[in-house]
Amino acid sequence: MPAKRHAKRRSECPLNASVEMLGDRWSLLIIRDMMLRGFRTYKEFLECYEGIATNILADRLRKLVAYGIVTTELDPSDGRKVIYLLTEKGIDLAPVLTEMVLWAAAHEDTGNQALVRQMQKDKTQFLAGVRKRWAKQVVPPERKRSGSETA
Amino acid sequence: MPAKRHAKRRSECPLNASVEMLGDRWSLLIIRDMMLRGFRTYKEFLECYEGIATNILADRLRKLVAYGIVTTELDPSDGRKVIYLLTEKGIDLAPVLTEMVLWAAAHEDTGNQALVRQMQKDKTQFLAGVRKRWAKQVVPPERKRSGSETA
DNA sequence: CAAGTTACTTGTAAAATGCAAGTTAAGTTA
DNA sequence: TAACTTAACTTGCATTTTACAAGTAACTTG
Repeated sequence: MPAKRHAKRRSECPLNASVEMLGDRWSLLIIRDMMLRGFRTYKEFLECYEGIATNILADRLRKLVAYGIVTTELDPSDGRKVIYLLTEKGIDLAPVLTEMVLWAAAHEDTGNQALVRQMQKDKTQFLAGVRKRWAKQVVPPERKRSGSETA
Repeated sequence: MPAKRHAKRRSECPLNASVEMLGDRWSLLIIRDMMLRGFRTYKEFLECYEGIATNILADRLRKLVAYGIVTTELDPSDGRKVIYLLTEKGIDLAPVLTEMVLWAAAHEDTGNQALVRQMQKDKTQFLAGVRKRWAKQVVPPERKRSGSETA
C-alpha cells in the first residue's frame, strides 16, 4: 500500500524516491544494524563500527520514522529506553541490502565473508530468514551471543 | 575480481563499501540514466529530470570512473564529446537498482509504472535484457525513439 | 538520594551542495 | 576563414549538511 507522495520530490521516478529516502551515508547502515545485528536502541546504533555522530543519528532515526521505515515504542521495563523497530516497509528493504552486499563483495575487497557466503548460497532462504526473525513480536536474533558477528 | 581496498574505509562491511561509493543523492540516478535511458554524454546527464548541477555532475562522474563503475572514451566522430559507459562492475548494479525500484514502487506513490511492471513480471528476464543491451560494443537501446520513456 | 545511564539537544567548525557565470577546445555556418 | 555554436568542464560564492564536542533532562541503580 503506497504511502502518499512526499511533499516535493525531484521526480516521479521510483529510483529517485528510494534515493531521496536512503541515499546518504548512514540510513542503510542503521537499517543493516537493525536487520542483521538486532540493534534496537539509540546507544547500540551509536556504537556501530562506522562511528555515527549523535546528532546525525538522531536526525536519521527521525527521518526513518517519518518515512515509515522504522517505528518506536517505549521499553516497558526501562523508562529511559526507546526501542526502534523495522516496519514491514523496513523489512522489505532486505533485498536491497542483499544486492548491495553481494555487489560490493563481488567487486571490492571486503570483510564479513560469512554473511556474504550465506547470501550467495541461497538468497531466497536468507531473505526468508530475515523475514521470519522479524515476524511480529520480534525477538531480535542472536544478539550478544559470542562468536562471529553477523554484520 | 575484487578491487584493492579503497584508501580508508569506515569499516570492512560490504554494505558500507557500497554506501561509500553510491550513498549520495546523485550517483545512482546517473547510473539509472546510463542503464535504462541509454545516456552517454555529459550534456544528456545534465538534462536529467532531477536537475543535477554541473559541478556536482563532473564530480560524480569523476568518482564513478575512479571506482571503476564507469569508463570514458572519446567520440571518434566528434572530438568535443566524451562518451561515458558502464563497466561490468557498473552493469552489475542492475539488481541493486531493480530492488530499489521495486521497493519504492511497492511502498510509495511513484510514476513509471511500465518499468515497474516489467521488473515485477520477470526480474531475471529484465536483468538479462539490461545485460544483453550492454554487451560489449554497446549500442544503447531505443534512444531517441518516441513514445514512453524508459526511466 | 547520589551517581550513573539513556536518549537526546546545542553550538560551532568543516565539508558538501547548489547556483550562476565563466573558460577552452572542437565543430559548424555564412 | 572569421564568427558563431556546442560540449565539457571550472571557478567563485552562498547555503546546507555533516562532524565533533559539550551539554541536559528523565529515569534507574546502589
